[in-house]
Amino acid sequence: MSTMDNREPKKDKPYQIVIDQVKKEILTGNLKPGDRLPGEREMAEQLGISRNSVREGLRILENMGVTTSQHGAGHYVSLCFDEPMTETLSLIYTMKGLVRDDLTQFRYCLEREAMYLAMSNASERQKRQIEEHLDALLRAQTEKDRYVHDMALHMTLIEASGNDYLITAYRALTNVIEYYIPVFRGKIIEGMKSNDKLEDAHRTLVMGVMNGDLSLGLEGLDRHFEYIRLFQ
Amino acid sequence: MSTMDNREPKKDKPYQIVIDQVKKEILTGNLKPGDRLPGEREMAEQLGISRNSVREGLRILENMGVTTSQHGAGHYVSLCFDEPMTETLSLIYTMKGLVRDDLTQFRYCLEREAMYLAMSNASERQKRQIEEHLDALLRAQTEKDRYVHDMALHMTLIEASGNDYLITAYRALTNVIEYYIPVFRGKIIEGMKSNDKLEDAHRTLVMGVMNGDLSLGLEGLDRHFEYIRLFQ
DNA sequence: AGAAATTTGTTCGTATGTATA
DNA sequence: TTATACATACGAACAAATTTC
Repeated sequence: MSTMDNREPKKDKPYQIVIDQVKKEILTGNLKPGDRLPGEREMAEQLGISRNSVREGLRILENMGVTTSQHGAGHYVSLCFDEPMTETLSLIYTMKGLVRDDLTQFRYCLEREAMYLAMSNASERQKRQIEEHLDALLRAQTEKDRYVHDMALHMTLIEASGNDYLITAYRALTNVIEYYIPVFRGKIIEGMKSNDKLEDAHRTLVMGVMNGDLSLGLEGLDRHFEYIRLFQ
Repeated sequence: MSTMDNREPKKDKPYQIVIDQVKKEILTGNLKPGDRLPGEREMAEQLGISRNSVREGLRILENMGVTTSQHGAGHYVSLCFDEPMTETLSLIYTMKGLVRDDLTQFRYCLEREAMYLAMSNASERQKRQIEEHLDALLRAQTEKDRYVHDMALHMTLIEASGNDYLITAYRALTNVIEYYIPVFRGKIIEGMKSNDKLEDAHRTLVMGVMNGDLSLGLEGLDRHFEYIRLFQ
């Protein structure tokens, strides 16, 4: 038998080799979203590991949202990265114990920054969308409708910031609210009942965005969260 | 109790069965941090799937930070969850395309909120740590030392906020800087050269934290990032 | 349309290094 | 030291889905 290929201090686990390899190919631009990865057997031979190990690595990448697998076809680089990530996030959050106040505080922090950035980065289309969601929100008859348009309004504001890090973080946050703490959502909806104070906060907030008036927008935001904090 | 969101009557993949099972055991309190999982063979037989499938599932759980594996011993429920998550987060961030300005802007946003929260949440120990890092930073002789203590100072401030969501997001950000863009780090270090303006910003920032003076702390923070933005 | 080739999905068997009693 | 249980890793085989000719 040949001598052990005693490489280095670091004995990388086989599946980690796969992960690092794919990461590298993506980061160097060699692999782009939508591209197909080499076959499992090919990677196994190329990296000098077994197919089972390749599969372990690919499963992890898939779970991280980096790749997707298609039975009979192959593995592909994902087009959208943030969906499965929120699953990981939410599990961790759940295990660490959700702190509702902290979640709201963090959400406020993100929206505040978004308001600031939106002043210079919001497109006309986004401004229009925000206004439309406000209209729909004010006209909404059911609590569910109010919830939907409220969320959409805030999400559009976040997107108008143009900052991907901020957008990703906010998406993960709302996902946690949406899928993992129905109680939380219920309380929000409960507090969403037609209410002058809340409606006024939204109007002020949107007016600030439309007119490029930062302090007005922030005032609306503050009033909004002031109200939210009452219901938690 | 309504269980997992089975949107479709979809036949669960074998490795997903493992993940769901372990999740369930943990969430019901049947498995606690530090506990040992059943052996791979045992789980395979119990769940009616193969060992390789069990392994794929366990690898994913390990990657999510839920479990750890020990060669020859077994799989255990993790005691600390957030490290692998920040790795996932940072990878996703990187994949989405790095925009240096956006990264700095987001970092500022988080630190600003942390400053606000630290005013009421920082422990005496954390305050002392921040002061110590400032001292070490001012006395540092090498650029690397300056970088280390600079990072540590800011990280302690973030931790002093007491908000886990914020802390997690910031960890992911610094991870991106540390591991994925050495160029970025290089520029930061370059801008770190002994400089009165930067030192003063740090002093002001820390003084604000120590004295519970929010506006002073924010002023230091603003000056700090003003300086950072010059070097990017 | 249909058959063959390709690829992922899943399983079993086996060998090896490690931890523990 | 020995024995046992365990994770690690590899290779081969077949099933199922997809692509290709």
